[in-house]
Amino acid sequence: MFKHALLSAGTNAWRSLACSRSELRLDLTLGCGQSFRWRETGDGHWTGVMGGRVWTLTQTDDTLWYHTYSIPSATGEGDCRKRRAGAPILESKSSGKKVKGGMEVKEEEEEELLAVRTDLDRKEEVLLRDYFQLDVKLGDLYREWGAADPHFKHIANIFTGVRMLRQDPTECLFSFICTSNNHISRIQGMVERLCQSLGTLLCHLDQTSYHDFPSLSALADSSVEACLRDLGFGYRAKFLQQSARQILDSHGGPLWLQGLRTASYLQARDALRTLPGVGPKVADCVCLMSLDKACVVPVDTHVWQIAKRDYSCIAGSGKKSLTDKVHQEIGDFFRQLWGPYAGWAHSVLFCADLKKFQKLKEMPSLKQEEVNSDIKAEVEGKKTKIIKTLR
DNA sequence: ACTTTACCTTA
DNA sequence: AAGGTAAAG
Repeated sequence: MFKHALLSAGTNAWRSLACSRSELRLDLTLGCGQSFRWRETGDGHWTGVMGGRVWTLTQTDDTLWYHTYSIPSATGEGDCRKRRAGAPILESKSSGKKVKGGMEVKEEEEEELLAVRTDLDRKEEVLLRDYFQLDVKLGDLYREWGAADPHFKHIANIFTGVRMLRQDPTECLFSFICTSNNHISRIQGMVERLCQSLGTLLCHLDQTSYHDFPSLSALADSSVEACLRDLGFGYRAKFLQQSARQILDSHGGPLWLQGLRTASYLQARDALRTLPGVGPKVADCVCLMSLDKACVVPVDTHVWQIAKRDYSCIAGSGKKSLTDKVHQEIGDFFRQLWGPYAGWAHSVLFCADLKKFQKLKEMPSLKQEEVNSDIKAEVEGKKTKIIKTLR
């Protein structure tokens, strides 16, 4: 039986990317309710499914480490990845050179294997860089947001590295249909059960099974509503099945969703809102988190509170509920404040307001360092004073 | 354009 | 009530 990978067992089975904690914090980015598919499976180790593979991620000061698990598959696509089990293939290749004659064929095979390996490795690195959008320099954005917004600057000292994921549009859409009138812990359970019952099994790790997110056709089947009601989805069961059906029947399939990446924000939002269970909030989340609309600020009751409490934003202050107009006004307010990546900035504040991260505000490591360096400076000052008086 | 009500569960 | 949406008034 396979286990979740641990970096402390040695770096052999891992690959890495240069990436500082100010550019990415796994705990915050993966735990703030953008994706509902990641779990902390070991200290600082996060395991989840992305791009049809199972990943474990962890980080040290300047490095992002990743491990993928080989997936038994009929197509054979996954199985040539047993490479990680033994010694690095580079080594066995050089030792193979000593052998003469009949071994040349084997060497060729190994070269081929090596080629396959580097090809897959490249693919995985590309996948990961794309998922975390690592080409976007978060440090630069934080500086810009902080310069424009003192409250952001204050929060940003503690909540560094909160980054927008670039999720699969299908997964993002159907996950967020589940979020209405709901809380994160229940949503996580629902999405997990959704994948478990309708998604392809990928592998088992320490008695946990990992499944891919269900395909549109799996979600569209007429048996799905009853199935999901049994799994505790409530009234959302019908929305999920109907939205999948509608995308297949009247839009031709997943390419339609993908295609919204190149559409304008308003086009994409309005297209999504034709689906059952998709209102302004869910449509905005899908636009921001999977359709490359970085300026979108999804406005929920929570963000409305933040706008009123921390920004004295008067938009919709006379209103009882979030009307379309208030959504618009609050979104515009934050866009004006933060600029074209306003949606990314919003996720930092959203994250900082989550109950589960409140403890970070009390004894934050970074602030502690600041205090320590202040004390050090003070001590240094006293030392020189004392030295002076002694003379 | 805006408010109200019902909708499924679970905490 | 919880990170809403749809339908009716």
